[in-house]
Amino acid sequence: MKVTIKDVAKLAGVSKSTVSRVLTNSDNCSERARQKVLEAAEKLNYKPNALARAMITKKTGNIGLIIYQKHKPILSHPFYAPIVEAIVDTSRKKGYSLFIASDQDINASSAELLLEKRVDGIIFASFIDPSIVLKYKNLGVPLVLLNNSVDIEGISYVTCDNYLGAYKAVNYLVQKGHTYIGFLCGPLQHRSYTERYKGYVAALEDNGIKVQEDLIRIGESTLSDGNRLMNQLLHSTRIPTAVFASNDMMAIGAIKAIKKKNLNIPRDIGVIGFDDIEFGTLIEPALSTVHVDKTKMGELAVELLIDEINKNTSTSKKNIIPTEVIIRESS
Amino acid sequence: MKVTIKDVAKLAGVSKSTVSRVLTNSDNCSERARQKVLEAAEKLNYKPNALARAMITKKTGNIGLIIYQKHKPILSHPFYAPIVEAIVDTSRKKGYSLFIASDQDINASSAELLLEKRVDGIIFASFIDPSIVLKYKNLGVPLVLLNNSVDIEGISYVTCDNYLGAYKAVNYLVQKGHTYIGFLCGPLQHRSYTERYKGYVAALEDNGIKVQEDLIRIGESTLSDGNRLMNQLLHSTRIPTAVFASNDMMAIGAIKAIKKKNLNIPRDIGVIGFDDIEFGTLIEPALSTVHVDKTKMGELAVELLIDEINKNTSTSKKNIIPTEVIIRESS
DNA sequence: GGCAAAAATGGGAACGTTACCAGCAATTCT
DNA sequence: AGAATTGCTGGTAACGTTCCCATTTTTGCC
Repeated sequence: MKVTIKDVAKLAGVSKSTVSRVLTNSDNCSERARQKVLEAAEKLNYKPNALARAMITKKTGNIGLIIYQKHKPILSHPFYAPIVEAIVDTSRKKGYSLFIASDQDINASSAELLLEKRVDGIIFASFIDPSIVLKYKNLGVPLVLLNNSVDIEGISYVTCDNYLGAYKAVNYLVQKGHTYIGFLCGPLQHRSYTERYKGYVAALEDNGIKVQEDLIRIGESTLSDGNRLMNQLLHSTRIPTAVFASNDMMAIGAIKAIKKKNLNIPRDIGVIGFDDIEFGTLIEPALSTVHVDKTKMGELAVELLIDEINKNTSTSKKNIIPTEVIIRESS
Repeated sequence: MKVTIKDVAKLAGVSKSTVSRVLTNSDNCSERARQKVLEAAEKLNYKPNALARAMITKKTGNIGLIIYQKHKPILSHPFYAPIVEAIVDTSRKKGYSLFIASDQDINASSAELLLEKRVDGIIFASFIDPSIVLKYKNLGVPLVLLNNSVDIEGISYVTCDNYLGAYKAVNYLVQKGHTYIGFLCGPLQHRSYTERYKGYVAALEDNGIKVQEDLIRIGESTLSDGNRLMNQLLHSTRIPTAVFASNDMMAIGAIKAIKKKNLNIPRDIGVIGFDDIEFGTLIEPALSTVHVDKTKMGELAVELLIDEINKNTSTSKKNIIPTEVIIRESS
């Protein structure tokens, strides 16, 4: 554990400069020296100390993923989990090690910590306060926003096309003859939900359908809130013939509520969700939804961050992954 | 970004030794000096360089989580995701930063990398080759095994009580009058599945029921394999009246297969799974299963690792979390 | 074989921190 | 009052690398 470059140098009979050259760049060194060094390193089971290296190169080869976590399940949330998985895989593939942290406070204290540890860059997933983004941006920290966007010039982000996805979903329901469509909406502080909200409104208006306030129910993006809000709709004077939920968890909660009322899906009420989480296919009826390529989002976030680290501005900073409606049994 | 301890010292009018003392231990320094240093640090927005600190203290405050990933979804697997979430949370609570890596090869190459980065310890989740464990153990690396155990003296691990959980589940089925009980089994290389296998066999034998080879179907621990293996059982000459699946994903696959045959659950065939993943409650019928406290497993793994790092041997090295049968609708 | 150019090498500084030790001032004790 | 103890302080040496530059060795050419 304590074998250093000096030990390798001594055994190989060269200077530590030479060892360093062989082990890093390998240019400007003789074949004879290379062999001796490699042999010695192997024999001593030498592992370079990445800390010491980072001290002088100013690159740790580490990046951070920070997920803002207001509600408990976030890493294990069926929407984020595949994204995180993709980030883990892509980081490794690109030669970076990954710190993962989740923040409960909005001040991004994990970010401070990771910055002390000198990560090369940070991915902020889910919600983040724009002022925090601006602060780090001004500090020159390479960063990428994931599933959240901010109107600050020069900030890279990856989102999916929330607006168009919602628009297409609602438009589909209208094409199917629905005119009285409920909307179970997640918290509007989160940009993705405001976009989905706008998509819902626009689709109705473009089809000449008046937007009704009491069809729109806003709550947390959880199964239980989906259930609760759907029950509200089911107990209103006029029951919608279809419901668009701004995420699948809410949609699943809604389905539970509808089935409990002994109403048939999709005959009595059609349901369509958003996110395309894995378990949407397992419930009955299988959930119609808006597909989001979560793996792609994770991959892209890492690639964008690495571009940011390398000041490679060739790639576009703003990436909006297309979304598409998937019709299964619930609509 | 480039403000160092030296800058703080200059502004505060003291030596860098004093600054270091104030910022780390804060013992043996005057109140006057402390104030000046704290003020200067604040003013300059000084952030200590954790790399330089780690160089000399030999402690990075970082730990690594390595998940062996033979099949694609692992981090986003409904069993592992809550464990990982608990590990993230607990690490932060205990003041450690967490690297997460997943390994596709069994040689644990991520471990090598993390060791170069001088993590203070490593949690190995899921399967790992005992020879790798032994190698790192001998190297003196603090490590903890999670959801896997190895018969090597002095290795800490956290598992759940696979044997007893399986035993109790099968015993329950027997008490309900079943005597011809199928078993959908995950890969036996993984220790948790061999334990569950043993529990199945023991429960039958203790009840005087002969273990029938053709009732036991071994495959991957996936939904699709659960489906496939269940179909095999459904097409055999004698169809079991109940099925025990060694994990919930297989159980859900089995339920799909049974329902497709238009058989009733639990009337025609009872099903019981293992793991208690979230979505077991959402399918129909709600899945009976063996509950595993995944959050506890994650927490304990981190705590054990930190004990290991601090050479604190007061806590038990072998932690087996109790499991309990939860009966819902499928049995 | 001599000389210039190129290639390879080694020594030391640097990265930013903490650990160690010696020194100095202030306080306490006899 | 002098000695002993205590509390603070600053200088310097680490930690293990890579970078820079000067030096040595090799190569290429006539």
